[in-house]
Amino acid sequence: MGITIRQLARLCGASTAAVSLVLSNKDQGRVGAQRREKILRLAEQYGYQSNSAAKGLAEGRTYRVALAIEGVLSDHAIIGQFSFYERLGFLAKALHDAGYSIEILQVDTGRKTADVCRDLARIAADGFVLLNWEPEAAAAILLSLREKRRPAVASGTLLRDDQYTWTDVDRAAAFEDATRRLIRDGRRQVVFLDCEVHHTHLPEKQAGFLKGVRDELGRDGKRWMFASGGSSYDDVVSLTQKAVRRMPEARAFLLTDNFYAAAVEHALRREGLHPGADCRVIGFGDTALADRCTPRLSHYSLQVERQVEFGIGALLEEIQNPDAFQPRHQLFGPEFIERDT
Amino acid sequence: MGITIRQLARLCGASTAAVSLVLSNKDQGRVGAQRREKILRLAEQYGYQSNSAAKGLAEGRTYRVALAIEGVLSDHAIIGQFSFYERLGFLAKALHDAGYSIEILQVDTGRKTADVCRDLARIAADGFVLLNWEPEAAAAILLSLREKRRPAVASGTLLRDDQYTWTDVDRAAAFEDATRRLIRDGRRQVVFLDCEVHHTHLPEKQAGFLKGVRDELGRDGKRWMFASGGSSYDDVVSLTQKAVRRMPEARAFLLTDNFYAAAVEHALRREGLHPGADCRVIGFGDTALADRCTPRLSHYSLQVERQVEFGIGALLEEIQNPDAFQPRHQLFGPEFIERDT
DNA sequence: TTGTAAGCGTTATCAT
DNA sequence: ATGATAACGCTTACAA
Repeated sequence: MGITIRQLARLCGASTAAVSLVLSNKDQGRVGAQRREKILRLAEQYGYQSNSAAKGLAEGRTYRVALAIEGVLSDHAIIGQFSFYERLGFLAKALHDAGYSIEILQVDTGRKTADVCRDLARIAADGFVLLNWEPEAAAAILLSLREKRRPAVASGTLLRDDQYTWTDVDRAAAFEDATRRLIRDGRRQVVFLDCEVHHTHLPEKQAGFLKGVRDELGRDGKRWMFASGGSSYDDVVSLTQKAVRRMPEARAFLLTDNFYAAAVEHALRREGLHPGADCRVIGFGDTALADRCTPRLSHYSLQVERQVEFGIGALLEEIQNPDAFQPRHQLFGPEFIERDT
Repeated sequence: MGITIRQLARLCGASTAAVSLVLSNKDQGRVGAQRREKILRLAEQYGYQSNSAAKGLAEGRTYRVALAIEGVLSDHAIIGQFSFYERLGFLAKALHDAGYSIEILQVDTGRKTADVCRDLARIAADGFVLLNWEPEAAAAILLSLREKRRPAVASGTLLRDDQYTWTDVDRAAAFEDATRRLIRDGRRQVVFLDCEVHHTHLPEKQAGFLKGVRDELGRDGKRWMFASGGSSYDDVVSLTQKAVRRMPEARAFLLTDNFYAAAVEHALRREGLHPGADCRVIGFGDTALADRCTPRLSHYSLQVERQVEFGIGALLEEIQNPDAFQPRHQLFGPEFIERDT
């Protein structure tokens, strides 16, 4: 236990109020300059650290934020959602830096939304973050929290509603941009390969691709889309082979996810193609995965860090001033990360 | 904000002390039975929830536990340490259930241990958990925390020291057991395939294997161990092929990790073998990964859940009674999970 | 057996 | 401008 403002006050010959105000930067000239300096100097010297329990008690806050996830934490690794952990890491850091500790709630996916909402309302936390939830469940939970005037934000969920605070990457825009990029680069045919373990966002991605093909080439891209039955490395290899054999002229490949990109590159090589040299390959998702491929995969980013920055910014603002807060959302546009392919 | 003990006391016609004692189960017959009942009934009825800020303030606790990890949270997915997230999930649940919130500290691996220790000491938390740290760094940090009398435990690290609290699975014992199992099952040759992304624990695993071979067959197993250069799916496929061609009689395969087990099974099939039918394959690690293989992989478990139970139990005990606490450790013996191979 | 009251560290509302 | 002082909710030593 370090020094308290009371002790500091005694040392400075000031009142606890003065110390408190100075240390939390809330004195609007209420404290004289030389006294102010002395307080700050001694606080620094004695390594003062504010006690968040006391602060929270006085302010009626908990200084905790609940992070709600669908299912068990480790499930997301199995379904290839690496970005989930990236998001969790950024959230943890941002909240830690803002003085909040976290509460990870692993919500059983089998439960009824109403029950989940009731349980969430019981949690003693200043705010809630929903990580990568499906839109329907997220909307229901956000609604229920909103009714109880509990600050909340969905991070990694695209909602159609502007009553809530949410953020996500615009997958449709990213895939449209990728498609245009490949075509403008001189490719007359683009293969769209679905190699995601978790197919949640497939429709958005397909829509972006089809729009890009139609706008650039004036034709329907439906026959250029390939989806595999299973979702293992081998499935993706055979899917790629099938696509290459069906469209032997194609020199452009668009992947729905970076997760099995190594399998695609492997299969392309087996078919005599050389990603980055005689054909282009563009992925989507986690950069660390893309950089583990050889050659390293060019791809569109999920912009998780920016999403977290936006979401936590909004959440903290709502916590600080719930009445003035207006729900807001942000859909991040395409960001291309150029690598070797 | 729910009901407080003061309000509850008024409702029951009792004192706040009585309510407090009853609700925290600290009344040793100090409160009359019928009054006790009434307090409990009303608390239940009004959904009383203790305010952890107030509780912490009164007790001089924070009700926070810091979880320190090496590097960034998402790194562990890239290096195939799925069990890391399983551990984190179990820890989060156990701590949540015990009323603690968490603070995730992503420690930059490039920093000097002394600096890390200094920063950790600044953290306002009742206890520390080190997740999957390397032994040297873990020991240094545990020592420094011990000197400052801060409760701490290493979860997923094997230390040679019984001055600290730590827990891990006994990899050497698991690999010895696996080897004996395969040999006693009638296999005269056992292939040891290193297919882990992260090679930290390889020496322990090799030692267990060599001991098993020596004890059962009285020979040296060194020539039966194969390690790949890279650590991709394709590397593991070629590694397996090489092993099969080098030891065509072998009908037993022991894998250092479940991560690329699908690659091994794939390669075995390509070589005309059928895991689970004409040959045995035993892995090590995450069960969810093993169950995603076809056929599902028999393997030795990391026993993460039991490790967490032990570690958190010890940590909470140390937090509650730091003076009486004796450091303890537990190395979990082999647990075989039989599946199809 | 039961109740009173003094803390815990901080914030915010008062007088001065 | 500045400093007492009363909350905040809970625990616990002590008095009754």
